[in-house]
Amino acid sequence: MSLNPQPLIINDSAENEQRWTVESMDGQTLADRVFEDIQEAIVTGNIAPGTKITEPGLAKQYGISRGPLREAMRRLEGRHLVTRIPHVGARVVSLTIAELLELYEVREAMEGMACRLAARRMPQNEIDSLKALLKKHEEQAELQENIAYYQKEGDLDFHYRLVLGSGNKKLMELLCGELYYLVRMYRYRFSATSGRPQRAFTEHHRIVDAIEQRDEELAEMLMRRHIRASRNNVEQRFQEAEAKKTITLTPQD
Amino acid sequence: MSLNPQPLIINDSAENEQRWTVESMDGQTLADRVFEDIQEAIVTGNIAPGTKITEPGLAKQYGISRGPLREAMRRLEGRHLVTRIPHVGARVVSLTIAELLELYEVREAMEGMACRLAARRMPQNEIDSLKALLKKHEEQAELQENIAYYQKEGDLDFHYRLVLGSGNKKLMELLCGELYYLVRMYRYRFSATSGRPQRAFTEHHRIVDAIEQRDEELAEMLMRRHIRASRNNVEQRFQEAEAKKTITLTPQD
DNA sequence: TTAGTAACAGTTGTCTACAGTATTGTTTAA
DNA sequence: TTAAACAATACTGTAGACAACTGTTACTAA
Repeated sequence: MSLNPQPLIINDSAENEQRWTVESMDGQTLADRVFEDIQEAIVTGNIAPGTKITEPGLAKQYGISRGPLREAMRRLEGRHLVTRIPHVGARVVSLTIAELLELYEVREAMEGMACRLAARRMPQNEIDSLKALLKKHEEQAELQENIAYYQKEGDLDFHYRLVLGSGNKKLMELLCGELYYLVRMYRYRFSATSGRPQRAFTEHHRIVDAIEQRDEELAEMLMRRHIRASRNNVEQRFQEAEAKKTITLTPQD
Repeated sequence: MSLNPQPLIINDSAENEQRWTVESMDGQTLADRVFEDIQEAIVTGNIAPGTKITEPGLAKQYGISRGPLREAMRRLEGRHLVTRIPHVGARVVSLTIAELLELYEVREAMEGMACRLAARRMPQNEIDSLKALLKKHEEQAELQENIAYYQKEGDLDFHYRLVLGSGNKKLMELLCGELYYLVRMYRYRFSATSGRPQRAFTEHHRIVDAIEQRDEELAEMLMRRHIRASRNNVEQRFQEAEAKKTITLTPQD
Protein backbone atom coordinates (compact mmCIF):
# COMPACT_ATOMS: atom_id res chain seq x y z
CA MET A 1 0.00 0.00 0.00
CA SER A 2 2.74 2.34 0.85
CA LEU A 3 5.50 3.82 -1.14
CA ASN A 4 8.53 2.79 0.80
CA PRO A 5 11.46 5.09 0.86
CA GLN A 6 13.71 3.05 -1.32
CA PRO A 7 17.08 4.62 -1.82
CA LEU A 8 18.93 2.78 -4.49
CA ILE A 9 16.78 0.48 -6.57
CA ILE A 10 16.92 1.84 -10.06
CA ASN A 11 17.75 -1.33 -11.91
CA ASP A 12 15.25 -2.55 -14.45
CA SER A 13 14.17 -5.61 -12.58
CA ALA A 14 10.91 -6.59 -14.17
CA GLU A 15 9.50 -7.56 -10.82
CA ASN A 16 10.10 -4.18 -9.29
CA GLU A 17 8.71 -2.41 -12.29
CA GLN A 18 5.62 -4.51 -12.19
CA ARG A 19 5.01 -4.11 -8.51
CA TRP A 20 5.57 -0.45 -8.83
CA THR A 21 3.05 0.05 -11.57
CA VAL A 22 0.55 -2.08 -9.70
CA GLU A 23 0.94 0.19 -6.74
CA SER A 24 0.67 3.16 -9.01
CA MET A 25 -2.60 1.99 -10.49
CA ASP A 26 -4.18 2.19 -7.08
CA GLY A 27 -6.30 5.11 -8.15
CA GLN A 28 -3.99 7.43 -6.30
CA THR A 29 -1.38 9.81 -7.55
CA LEU A 30 2.22 9.92 -6.49
CA ALA A 31 1.61 13.06 -4.50
CA ASP A 32 -1.27 11.44 -2.64
CA ARG A 33 0.72 8.42 -1.65
CA VAL A 34 3.79 10.37 -0.67
CA PHE A 35 1.58 12.63 1.38
CA GLU A 36 0.20 9.70 3.32
CA ASP A 37 3.60 8.10 3.68
CA ILE A 38 5.26 11.19 5.04
CA GLN A 39 2.31 11.85 7.29
CA GLU A 40 2.62 8.36 8.68
CA ALA A 41 6.35 8.79 9.10
CA ILE A 42 5.84 11.99 11.03
CA VAL A 43 3.05 10.60 13.17
CA THR A 44 4.93 7.48 14.14
CA GLY A 45 8.04 9.49 14.89
CA ASN A 46 9.90 7.94 12.02
CA ILE A 47 10.76 11.48 11.10
CA ALA A 48 11.58 13.16 14.37
CA PRO A 49 9.78 16.37 15.34
CA GLY A 50 11.77 19.42 14.42
CA THR A 51 13.59 17.71 11.60
CA LYS A 52 14.42 19.91 8.69
CA ILE A 53 12.97 18.65 5.44
CA THR A 54 14.69 19.26 2.14
CA GLU A 55 12.86 18.68 -1.08
CA PRO A 56 15.67 17.06 -3.08
CA GLY A 57 16.45 14.82 -0.16
CA LEU A 58 12.96 13.46 0.28
CA ALA A 59 12.39 13.32 -3.46
CA LYS A 60 15.46 11.15 -3.85
CA GLN A 61 14.44 9.05 -0.89
CA TYR A 62 11.02 8.31 -2.30
CA GLY A 63 12.26 8.05 -5.84
CA ILE A 64 10.07 10.76 -7.26
CA SER A 65 10.63 14.23 -8.59
CA ARG A 66 10.16 17.39 -6.64
CA GLY A 67 6.81 18.30 -8.15
CA PRO A 68 4.59 15.73 -6.46
CA LEU A 69 6.65 16.01 -3.32
CA ARG A 70 6.05 19.71 -3.09
CA GLU A 71 2.33 19.18 -3.42
CA ALA A 72 2.44 16.61 -0.66
CA MET A 73 4.31 19.07 1.54
CA ARG A 74 1.72 21.74 0.88
CA ARG A 75 -0.95 19.42 2.15
CA LEU A 76 1.11 18.51 5.19
CA GLU A 77 1.48 22.19 5.82
CA GLY A 78 -2.29 22.50 5.59
CA ARG A 79 -2.60 19.88 8.30
CA HIS A 80 -0.09 21.71 10.42
CA LEU A 81 2.28 18.77 10.44
CA VAL A 82 5.09 20.77 8.90
CA THR A 83 5.85 24.47 9.02
CA ARG A 84 7.29 26.27 6.07
CA ILE A 85 9.28 29.46 5.72
CA PRO A 86 9.40 30.85 2.18
CA HIS A 87 12.76 30.48 0.47
CA VAL A 88 14.17 28.75 3.48
CA GLY A 89 12.64 25.36 4.03
CA ALA A 90 10.28 23.23 6.05
CA ARG A 91 10.46 21.53 9.42
CA VAL A 92 8.38 18.85 11.07
CA VAL A 93 6.23 20.38 13.77
CA SER A 94 7.17 19.87 17.35
CA LEU A 95 4.39 20.45 19.83
CA THR A 96 5.26 21.97 23.15
CA ILE A 97 3.58 20.58 26.23
CA ALA A 98 1.38 23.66 26.27
CA GLU A 99 0.18 22.99 22.74
CA LEU A 100 -0.46 19.37 23.57
CA LEU A 101 -2.63 20.42 26.49
CA GLU A 102 -4.44 22.87 24.24
CA LEU A 103 -5.17 20.00 21.93
CA TYR A 104 -6.90 18.26 24.81
CA GLU A 105 -9.06 21.29 25.38
CA VAL A 106 -10.13 21.24 21.77
CA ARG A 107 -10.88 17.55 21.98
CA GLU A 108 -12.86 18.06 25.15
CA ALA A 109 -15.09 20.54 23.38
CA MET A 110 -15.55 18.62 20.16
CA GLU A 111 -15.78 15.09 21.46
CA GLY A 112 -18.13 16.31 24.15
CA MET A 113 -20.37 17.61 21.42
CA ALA A 114 -19.93 14.42 19.44
CA CYS A 115 -21.03 12.48 22.49
CA ARG A 116 -24.10 14.63 22.91
CA LEU A 117 -25.05 14.14 19.30
CA ALA A 118 -24.41 10.42 19.56
CA ALA A 119 -26.82 10.26 22.49
CA ARG A 120 -29.35 11.96 20.27
CA ARG A 121 -28.88 10.15 17.00
CA MET A 122 -26.72 7.04 17.29
CA PRO A 123 -28.71 4.00 16.18
CA GLN A 124 -29.24 1.28 18.74
CA ASN A 125 -27.35 -1.33 16.76
CA GLU A 126 -24.26 0.86 16.72
CA ILE A 127 -24.58 1.32 20.43
CA ASP A 128 -24.71 -2.43 20.83
CA SER A 129 -21.62 -2.72 18.69
CA LEU A 130 -19.92 -0.17 20.90
CA LYS A 131 -20.84 -2.17 23.98
CA ALA A 132 -19.41 -5.25 22.36
CA LEU A 133 -16.21 -3.37 21.76
CA LEU A 134 -16.02 -2.44 25.41
CA LYS A 135 -16.59 -6.07 26.30
CA LYS A 136 -13.58 -6.94 24.23
CA HIS A 137 -11.56 -4.27 25.96
CA GLU A 138 -12.63 -5.64 29.28
CA GLU A 139 -11.08 -8.98 28.50
CA GLN A 140 -7.87 -7.34 27.45
CA ALA A 141 -7.94 -5.18 30.52
CA GLU A 142 -8.31 -8.17 32.75
CA LEU A 143 -5.42 -9.79 31.00
CA GLN A 144 -3.05 -6.91 31.34
CA GLU A 145 -4.20 -6.11 34.87
CA ASN A 146 -4.30 -2.44 35.42
CA ILE A 147 -0.76 -1.63 34.42
CA ALA A 148 -0.67 -1.64 30.68
CA TYR A 149 -1.97 0.65 27.97
CA TYR A 150 -4.52 -1.88 26.85
CA GLN A 151 -6.28 0.74 24.79
CA LYS A 152 -3.34 1.34 22.53
CA GLU A 153 -5.73 1.11 19.65
CA GLY A 154 -8.91 0.43 21.50
CA ASP A 155 -9.26 3.73 23.22
CA LEU A 156 -8.95 5.62 20.04
CA ASP A 157 -11.21 3.16 18.36
CA PHE A 158 -13.79 3.85 21.03
CA HIS A 159 -13.57 7.57 20.54
CA TYR A 160 -13.42 7.14 16.81
CA ARG A 161 -16.63 5.15 16.66
CA LEU A 162 -18.32 7.53 18.99
CA VAL A 163 -17.52 10.39 16.66
CA LEU A 164 -18.90 8.40 13.78
CA GLY A 165 -22.03 7.87 15.83
CA SER A 166 -22.52 11.61 16.09
CA GLY A 167 -23.54 11.69 12.45
CA ASN A 168 -21.83 15.04 12.03
CA LYS A 169 -19.55 14.86 9.02
CA LYS A 170 -17.65 18.02 9.83
CA LEU A 171 -16.92 16.69 13.29
CA MET A 172 -15.65 13.46 11.79
CA GLU A 173 -13.52 15.38 9.35
CA LEU A 174 -11.85 17.37 12.08
CA LEU A 175 -11.54 14.75 14.79
CA CYS A 176 -10.85 11.69 12.68
CA GLY A 177 -9.02 13.53 9.94
CA GLU A 178 -7.00 16.53 10.95
CA LEU A 179 -6.54 16.33 14.68
CA TYR A 180 -6.30 12.57 14.70
CA TYR A 181 -2.76 12.63 13.41
CA LEU A 182 -1.52 15.14 15.91
CA VAL A 183 -3.12 13.16 18.70
CA ARG A 184 -1.55 9.99 17.44
CA MET A 185 1.78 11.72 17.11
CA TYR A 186 2.00 12.30 20.83
CA ARG A 187 0.24 9.20 21.95
CA TYR A 188 3.58 7.47 22.01
CA ARG A 189 5.29 9.89 24.32
CA PHE A 190 2.43 10.58 26.68
CA SER A 191 0.02 7.75 26.44
CA ALA A 192 -3.31 9.26 27.30
CA THR A 193 -4.72 6.51 29.42
CA SER A 194 -1.68 4.74 30.77
CA GLY A 195 -1.52 5.13 34.49
CA ARG A 196 -5.25 4.91 34.83
CA PRO A 197 -6.46 2.13 32.58
CA GLN A 198 -9.30 0.61 34.57
CA ARG A 199 -10.51 4.05 35.46
CA ALA A 200 -10.67 5.07 31.82
CA PHE A 201 -12.45 1.88 31.08
CA THR A 202 -15.10 2.58 33.71
CA GLU A 203 -15.57 6.03 32.26
CA HIS A 204 -16.09 4.58 28.82
CA HIS A 205 -18.74 2.32 30.21
CA ARG A 206 -20.61 5.13 31.88
CA ILE A 207 -20.50 7.13 28.69
CA VAL A 208 -22.06 4.34 26.68
CA ASP A 209 -24.70 3.91 29.33
CA ALA A 210 -25.61 7.57 29.12
CA ILE A 211 -25.81 7.35 25.35
CA GLU A 212 -28.03 4.32 25.50
CA GLN A 213 -30.33 6.14 27.88
CA ARG A 214 -30.35 9.03 25.43
CA ASP A 215 -29.22 11.38 28.14
CA GLU A 216 -27.47 14.02 26.06
CA GLU A 217 -26.53 16.20 28.96
CA LEU A 218 -24.95 13.44 30.97
CA ALA A 219 -23.23 11.90 27.96
CA GLU A 220 -21.50 15.13 27.07
CA MET A 221 -20.55 15.82 30.65
CA LEU A 222 -19.02 12.41 31.15
CA MET A 223 -17.04 12.58 27.95
CA ARG A 224 -15.68 15.98 28.84
CA ARG A 225 -14.67 14.79 32.26
CA HIS A 226 -13.07 11.76 30.68
CA ILE A 227 -10.92 13.80 28.37
CA ARG A 228 -10.13 16.33 31.05
CA ALA A 229 -8.91 13.50 33.24
CA SER A 230 -6.63 12.35 30.44
CA ARG A 231 -5.39 15.86 30.08
CA ASN A 232 -4.65 16.21 33.75
CA ASN A 233 -2.91 12.88 33.70
CA VAL A 234 -0.62 14.02 30.91
CA GLU A 235 0.02 17.32 32.62
CA GLN A 236 0.86 15.68 35.91
CA ARG A 237 3.19 13.18 34.35
CA PHE A 238 4.94 15.93 32.48
CA GLN A 239 5.43 17.96 35.62
CA GLU A 240 6.81 14.91 37.38
CA ALA A 241 9.24 14.42 34.54
CA GLU A 242 10.24 18.06 34.76
CA ALA A 243 10.76 17.84 38.50
CA LYS A 244 12.96 14.82 38.02
CA LYS A 245 14.99 16.67 35.46
CA THR A 246 15.45 19.59 37.82
CA ILE A 247 16.62 17.30 40.57
CA THR A 248 19.20 15.63 38.41
CA LEU A 249 20.49 19.04 37.49
CA THR A 250 20.66 20.28 41.04
CA PRO A 251 23.94 18.56 42.03
CA GLN A 252 25.73 20.65 39.45
CA ASP A 253 25.04 23.84 41.33
CA MET B 1 18.03 38.34 9.11
CA SER B 2 15.04 39.42 7.12
CA LEU B 3 12.62 36.95 8.57
CA ASN B 4 9.79 39.42 8.50
CA PRO B 5 7.31 38.19 5.93
CA GLN B 6 4.61 40.26 7.52
CA PRO B 7 4.19 43.81 6.37
CA LEU B 8 3.00 45.66 9.40
CA ILE B 9 2.50 48.85 7.48
CA ILE B 10 -1.08 49.95 7.60
CA ASN B 11 -0.45 52.96 5.50
CA ASP B 12 -3.43 54.56 3.83
CA SER B 13 -1.31 56.95 1.86
CA ALA B 14 -0.58 54.54 -0.94
CA GLU B 15 -3.33 53.29 -3.16
CA ASN B 16 -4.67 49.85 -2.60
CA GLU B 17 -3.31 48.67 -5.90
CA GLN B 18 0.13 49.82 -4.99
CA ARG B 19 0.08 48.38 -1.52
CA TRP B 20 -1.14 45.13 -2.89
CA THR B 21 1.77 44.58 -5.19
CA VAL B 22 4.15 45.64 -2.46
CA GLU B 23 2.62 43.10 -0.14
CA SER B 24 2.70 40.54 -2.86
CA MET B 25 6.37 40.83 -3.52
CA ASP B 26 7.18 40.73 0.14
CA GLY B 27 8.26 37.33 1.27
CA GLN B 28 5.34 35.51 -0.27
CA THR B 29 5.48 33.05 -3.07
CA LEU B 30 3.23 32.90 -6.09
CA ALA B 31 1.55 29.79 -4.80
CA ASP B 32 0.78 31.49 -1.50
CA ARG B 33 -0.76 34.50 -3.13
CA VAL B 34 -2.77 32.51 -5.62
CA PHE B 35 -3.96 30.32 -2.77
CA GLU B 36 -5.26 33.31 -0.90
CA ASP B 37 -6.73 34.85 -4.02
CA ILE B 38 -8.64 31.77 -5.01
CA GLN B 39 -9.74 31.22 -1.43
CA GLU B 40 -11.08 34.73 -1.32
CA ALA B 41 -12.80 34.24 -4.66
CA ILE B 42 -14.47 31.09 -3.43
CA VAL B 43 -15.47 32.57 -0.11
CA THR B 44 -17.00 35.69 -1.61
CA GLY B 45 -18.82 33.64 -4.19
CA ASN B 46 -16.78 35.10 -6.99
CA ILE B 47 -16.26 31.53 -8.03
CA ALA B 48 -19.63 29.90 -7.61
CA PRO B 49 -19.95 26.73 -5.52
CA GLY B 50 -19.82 23.65 -7.66
CA THR B 51 -17.80 25.30 -10.39
CA LYS B 52 -15.35 23.06 -12.15
CA ILE B 53 -11.81 24.31 -11.93
CA THR B 54 -9.33 23.65 -14.71
CA GLU B 55 -5.66 24.18 -14.12
CA PRO B 56 -4.74 25.72 -17.46
CA GLY B 57 -7.69 28.06 -17.18
CA LEU B 58 -6.84 29.40 -13.77
CA ALA B 59 -3.14 29.48 -14.56
CA LYS B 60 -3.85 31.64 -17.59
CA GLN B 61 -6.19 33.79 -15.58
CA TYR B 62 -3.64 34.50 -12.89
CA GLY B 63 -0.76 34.70 -15.33
CA ILE B 64 1.32 31.99 -13.72
CA SER B 65 2.38 28.50 -14.61
CA ARG B 66 0.62 25.39 -13.47
CA GLY B 67 3.16 24.46 -10.81
CA PRO B 68 2.34 27.09 -8.19
CA LEU B 69 -1.32 26.83 -9.07
CA ARG B 70 -1.40 23.14 -8.38
CA GLU B 71 0.20 23.69 -5.01
CA ALA B 72 -2.40 26.30 -4.21
CA MET B 73 -5.12 23.87 -5.16
CA ARG B 74 -3.66 21.22 -2.91
CA ARG B 75 -3.90 23.59 -0.02
CA LEU B 76 -7.45 24.52 -0.92
CA GLU B 77 -8.23 20.85 -0.98
CA GLY B 78 -6.71 20.57 2.49
CA ARG B 79 -9.09 23.25 3.68
CA HIS B 80 -12.00 21.43 2.11
CA LEU B 81 -12.78 24.34 -0.16
CA VAL B 82 -12.35 22.29 -3.30
CA THR B 83 -12.79 18.59 -3.91
CA ARG B 84 -10.54 16.78 -6.26
CA ILE B 85 -10.90 13.55 -8.19
CA PRO B 86 -7.62 12.13 -9.54
CA HIS B 87 -7.24 12.39 -13.30
CA VAL B 88 -10.56 14.11 -13.57
CA GLY B 89 -10.51 17.53 -12.02
CA ALA B 90 -11.52 19.74 -9.15
CA ARG B 91 -14.71 21.49 -8.15
CA VAL B 92 -15.51 24.20 -5.66
CA VAL B 93 -17.31 22.73 -2.68
CA SER B 94 -20.98 23.33 -2.25
CA LEU B 95 -22.33 22.84 1.25
CA THR B 96 -25.77 21.41 1.69
CA ILE B 97 -28.02 22.91 4.31
CA ALA B 98 -27.35 19.87 6.47
CA GLU B 99 -23.61 20.45 6.34
CA LEU B 100 -24.09 24.10 7.12
CA LEU B 101 -26.07 23.19 10.21
CA GLU B 102 -23.39 20.70 11.18
CA LEU B 103 -20.91 23.51 10.98
CA TYR B 104 -22.93 25.37 13.56
CA GLU B 105 -22.78 22.39 15.87
CA VAL B 106 -19.02 22.37 15.59
CA ARG B 107 -18.87 26.07 16.25
CA GLU B 108 -21.15 25.70 19.25
CA ALA B 109 -18.75 23.23 20.79
CA MET B 110 -15.55 25.05 20.01
CA GLU B 111 -16.60 28.62 20.57
CA GLY B 112 -18.29 27.54 23.75
CA MET B 113 -14.99 26.20 24.93
CA ALA B 114 -13.22 29.33 23.72
CA CYS B 115 -15.63 31.39 25.76
CA ARG B 116 -14.98 29.30 28.85
CA LEU B 117 -11.25 29.71 28.45
CA ALA B 118 -11.63 33.41 27.83
CA ALA B 119 -13.52 33.71 31.10
CA ARG B 120 -10.58 32.00 32.74
CA ARG B 121 -7.65 33.69 31.09
CA MET B 122 -8.60 36.76 29.07
CA PRO B 123 -6.79 39.81 30.43
CA GLN B 124 -8.94 42.62 31.73
CA ASN B 125 -7.70 45.12 29.19
CA GLU B 126 -8.82 42.86 26.36
CA ILE B 127 -12.18 42.53 28.00
CA ASP B 128 -12.38 46.29 28.14
CA SER B 129 -11.49 46.44 24.49
CA LEU B 130 -14.23 43.95 23.75
CA LYS B 131 -16.72 46.06 25.64
CA ALA B 132 -15.63 49.06 23.63
CA LEU B 133 -16.27 47.07 20.48
CA LEU B 134 -19.78 46.28 21.63
CA LYS B 135 -20.28 49.93 22.36
CA LYS B 136 -19.39 50.67 18.78
CA HIS B 137 -21.79 48.04 17.59
CA GLU B 138 -24.49 49.55 19.72
CA GLU B 139 -24.20 52.83 17.89
CA GLN B 140 -24.40 51.10 14.56
CA ALA B 141 -27.30 49.08 15.78
CA GLU B 142 -29.16 52.17 16.74
CA LEU B 143 -28.47 53.60 13.36
CA GLN B 144 -29.72 50.66 11.41
CA GLU B 145 -32.61 50.00 13.78
CA ASN B 146 -33.21 46.36 14.21
CA ILE B 147 -33.60 45.38 10.60
CA ALA B 148 -30.15 45.23 9.14
CA TYR B 149 -27.22 42.89 9.58
CA TYR B 150 -25.22 45.54 11.35
CA GLN B 151 -22.66 42.99 12.40
CA LYS B 152 -21.62 42.19 8.89
CA GLU B 153 -18.07 42.33 10.08
CA GLY B 154 -18.68 43.13 13.69
CA ASP B 155 -20.26 39.91 14.75
CA LEU B 156 -17.45 37.87 13.39
CA ASP B 157 -15.03 40.34 14.80
CA PHE B 158 -16.62 39.81 18.18
CA HIS B 159 -16.33 36.07 17.95
CA TYR B 160 -12.89 36.38 16.47
CA ARG B 161 -11.56 38.42 19.36
CA LEU B 162 -13.20 36.15 21.84
CA VAL B 163 -11.39 33.20 20.36
CA LEU B 164 -8.15 35.12 20.56
CA GLY B 165 -8.94 35.78 24.19
CA SER B 166 -9.10 32.08 24.88
CA GLY B 167 -5.34 31.90 24.54
CA ASN B 168 -5.64 28.49 22.90
CA LYS B 169 -3.64 28.53 19.69
CA LYS B 170 -5.16 25.38 18.31
CA LEU B 171 -8.60 26.79 18.80
CA MET B 172 -7.58 29.95 16.98
CA GLU B 173 -6.11 27.92 14.18
CA LEU B 174 -9.28 25.96 13.65
CA LEU B 175 -11.87 28.66 14.23
CA CYS B 176 -10.07 31.63 12.75
CA GLY B 177 -8.22 29.66 10.11
CA GLU B 178 -9.96 26.66 8.67
CA LEU B 179 -13.61 26.98 9.57
CA TYR B 180 -13.63 30.73 9.24
CA TYR B 181 -13.68 30.59 5.47
CA LEU B 182 -16.50 28.12 5.26
CA VAL B 183 -18.49 30.20 7.70
CA ARG B 184 -17.82 33.31 5.69
CA MET B 185 -18.70 31.51 2.50
CA TYR B 186 -22.26 31.00 3.62
CA ARG B 187 -22.64 34.19 5.56
CA TYR B 188 -23.88 35.86 2.43
CA ARG B 189 -26.66 33.46 1.71
CA PHE B 190 -27.85 32.89 5.26
CA SER B 191 -26.68 35.78 7.32
CA ALA B 192 -26.29 34.40 10.79
CA THR B 193 -27.71 37.24 12.75
CA SER B 194 -30.01 38.96 10.34
CA GLY B 195 -33.55 38.65 11.52
CA ARG B 196 -32.54 38.98 15.13
CA PRO B 197 -29.93 41.72 15.37
CA GLN B 198 -30.77 43.36 18.67
CA ARG B 199 -31.26 39.99 20.24
CA ALA B 200 -27.83 38.85 19.14
CA PHE B 201 -26.44 42.07 20.45
CA THR B 202 -27.97 41.50 23.87
CA GLU B 203 -26.54 38.02 23.91
CA HIS B 204 -23.11 39.37 23.14
CA HIS B 205 -23.42 41.73 26.04
CA ARG B 206 -24.36 39.01 28.47
CA ILE B 207 -21.48 36.92 27.30
CA VAL B 208 -18.98 39.67 27.94
CA ASP B 209 -20.52 40.22 31.36
CA ALA B 210 -20.08 36.60 32.25
CA ILE B 211 -16.48 36.69 31.08
CA GLU B 212 -15.75 39.76 33.13
CA GLN B 213 -17.21 38.06 36.17
CA ARG B 214 -14.97 35.10 35.41
CA ASP B 215 -17.97 32.82 35.39
CA GLU B 216 -16.71 30.08 33.09
CA GLU B 217 -19.80 27.98 33.32
CA LEU B 218 -22.17 30.76 32.47
CA ALA B 219 -19.95 32.17 29.74
CA GLU B 220 -19.80 28.89 27.90
CA MET B 221 -23.49 28.27 28.31
CA LEU B 222 -24.43 31.68 26.96
CA MET B 223 -22.15 31.35 23.97
CA ARG B 224 -23.53 27.96 23.14
CA ARG B 225 -27.06 29.24 23.34
CA HIS B 226 -26.09 32.18 21.21
CA ILE B 227 -24.73 30.02 18.43
CA ARG B 228 -27.57 27.56 18.73
CA ALA B 229 -29.98 30.43 18.29
CA SER B 230 -28.15 31.45 15.13
CA ARG B 231 -28.33 27.92 13.93
CA ASN B 232 -32.02 27.66 14.56
CA ASN B 233 -32.53 30.95 12.81
CA VAL B 234 -30.76 29.68 9.71
CA GLU B 235 -32.66 26.43 9.83
CA GLN B 236 -35.98 28.14 10.16
CA ARG B 237 -35.30 30.57 7.36
CA PHE B 238 -34.23 27.73 5.13
CA GLN B 239 -37.39 25.81 5.85
CA GLU B 240 -39.43 28.90 5.11
CA ALA B 241 -37.63 29.27 1.83
CA GLU B 242 -38.28 25.63 1.06
CA ALA B 243 -41.95 25.98 1.89
CA LYS B 244 -42.20 28.98 -0.39
CA LYS B 245 -40.58 27.02 -3.16
CA THR B 246 -43.05 24.21 -2.68
CA ILE B 247 -45.93 26.61 -2.80
CA THR B 248 -44.76 28.19 -5.99
CA LEU B 249 -44.50 24.76 -7.47
CA THR B 250 -47.93 23.71 -6.29
CA PRO B 251 -49.94 25.50 -9.02
CA GLN B 252 -48.28 23.31 -11.59
CA ASP B 253 -49.91 20.22 -10.17
C1' DT C 1 -32.51 3.60 -34.29
C1' DT C 2 -29.34 1.91 -31.09
C1' DA C 3 -25.32 -0.24 -29.25
C1' DG C 4 -20.54 -0.56 -29.44
C1' DT C 5 -15.98 0.90 -30.70
C1' DA C 6 -12.28 3.77 -32.03
C1' DA C 7 -10.12 8.07 -32.60
C1' DC C 8 -9.50 12.70 -30.85
C1' DA C 9 -9.24 16.66 -27.93
C1' DG C 10 -8.43 18.33 -23.51
C1' DT C 11 -6.89 17.92 -18.91
C1' DT C 12 -4.16 16.05 -15.36
C1' DG C 13 0.28 13.92 -13.59
C1' DT C 14 5.12 14.03 -13.77
C1' DC C 15 9.76 15.34 -14.91
C1' DT C 16 13.74 18.28 -16.16
C1' DA C 17 15.85 22.63 -16.39
C1' DC C 18 16.78 27.30 -15.03
C1' DA C 19 16.70 31.51 -12.13
C1' DG C 20 16.75 33.63 -7.63
C1' DT C 21 17.76 33.49 -2.78
C1' DA C 22 19.54 31.92 1.70
C1' DT C 23 23.10 29.48 4.07
C1' DT C 24 27.71 28.11 4.71
C1' DG C 25 32.53 28.36 4.49
C1' DT C 26 36.58 30.94 3.56
C1' DT C 27 39.37 34.72 3.34
C1' DT C 28 40.94 39.14 4.79
C1' DA C 29 41.49 42.99 7.76
C1' DA C 30 41.39 45.08 12.33
C1' DT D 1 41.80 36.06 17.78
C1' DT D 2 37.68 37.95 16.19
C1' DA D 3 34.62 40.03 13.09
C1' DA D 4 33.09 41.21 8.71
C1' DA D 5 32.80 40.73 3.83
C1' DC D 6 32.82 37.89 -0.09
C1' DA D 7 32.41 33.67 -2.76
C1' DA D 8 30.66 28.99 -3.29
C1' DT D 9 27.13 25.81 -2.58
C1' DA D 10 22.70 24.10 -2.09
C1' DC D 11 18.10 24.75 -1.83
C1' DT D 12 13.69 26.78 -3.10
C1' DG D 13 10.51 28.95 -6.67
C1' DT D 14 8.95 28.87 -11.25
C1' DA D 15 8.40 27.66 -15.96
C1' DG D 16 7.81 24.73 -19.77
C1' DA D 17 7.48 20.17 -21.99
C1' DC D 18 6.07 15.50 -22.30
C1' DA D 19 3.37 11.38 -21.00
C1' DA D 20 -0.86 9.25 -19.41
C1' DC D 21 -5.44 9.25 -18.54
C1' DT D 22 -10.41 10.69 -19.18
C1' DG D 23 -14.53 12.11 -21.53
C1' DT D 24 -16.55 12.97 -25.89
C1' DT D 25 -17.71 12.49 -30.48
C1' DA D 26 -18.08 10.34 -34.70
C1' DC D 27 -18.48 6.26 -37.18
C1' DT D 28 -19.69 1.45 -38.03
C1' DA D 29 -22.50 -2.56 -37.53
C1' DA D 30 -26.52 -4.94 -35.89
